[in-house]
Amino acid sequence: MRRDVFQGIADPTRREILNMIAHKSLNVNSVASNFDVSRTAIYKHLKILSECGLVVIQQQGRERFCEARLERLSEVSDWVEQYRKVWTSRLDNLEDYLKELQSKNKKHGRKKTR
Amino acid sequence: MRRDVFQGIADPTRREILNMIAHKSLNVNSVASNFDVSRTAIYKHLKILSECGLVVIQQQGRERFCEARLERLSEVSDWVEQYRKVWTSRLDNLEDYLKELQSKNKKHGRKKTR
DNA sequence: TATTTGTGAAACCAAAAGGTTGCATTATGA
DNA sequence: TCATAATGCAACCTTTTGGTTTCACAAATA
Repeated sequence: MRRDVFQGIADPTRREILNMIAHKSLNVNSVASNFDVSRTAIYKHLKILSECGLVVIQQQGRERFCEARLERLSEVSDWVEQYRKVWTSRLDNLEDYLKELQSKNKKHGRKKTR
Repeated sequence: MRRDVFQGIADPTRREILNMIAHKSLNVNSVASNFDVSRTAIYKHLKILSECGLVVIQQQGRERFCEARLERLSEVSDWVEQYRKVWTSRLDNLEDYLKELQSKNKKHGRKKTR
């Protein structure tokens, strides 16, 4: 079974769970009560999140508190950021190209600079 | 069928495909030849990627060129970034706490500032 | 024209995902 | 001690995922 952060955040319910506990840990029932699926379904999502390190579950009496480990999201961030230069430079090129087109249409070859 | 960017990048093969065509568009066969699964399997991944907007496929003769639309990753980036403040401030708190502990252990209460 | 190349898509399959109900276990509180 | 609350987990189900083999078809080429 693949268990990485990318798969962890792939499901919208799991992203909602993360958002819910981002600022304050909640016990399993509290998390589940915010959804209209069963507690067991939410428990499974929590288990997946904990398996990929995005959540840590700690027992306290008869309750288990779920704490978000948001810093694990840096893996996702790093992966995306490696491509940012590529896509922004492409958008710049497109922008340049459009500006050049515009200049040519106006037939006075002035080149705008940003 | 859910088709969003998060699900698009959930599969490691699809992330590899994106990486492969990030700088240069490739036709379907060229993409597939880099993997040891069948062309059809890769074709399905490409279809999923195009359904969630991460890839655009354009016909050129009998070939279809696959072009990465990396700017779609900004959706992922935005989602992650909303949590960065939360996790970095927590790490700062932890750091402060550890430094305070250290000071107390050295029994001379000096408080380092960054 | 006949053949090869590049591709799309159908039919099928096993495993994983996401859900349910039901039951066992442990901690709390009356 | 007994009832209840919070939870983990097994058993089961349906749909999706990720893969396969096979076939059809259009474009390029010998």
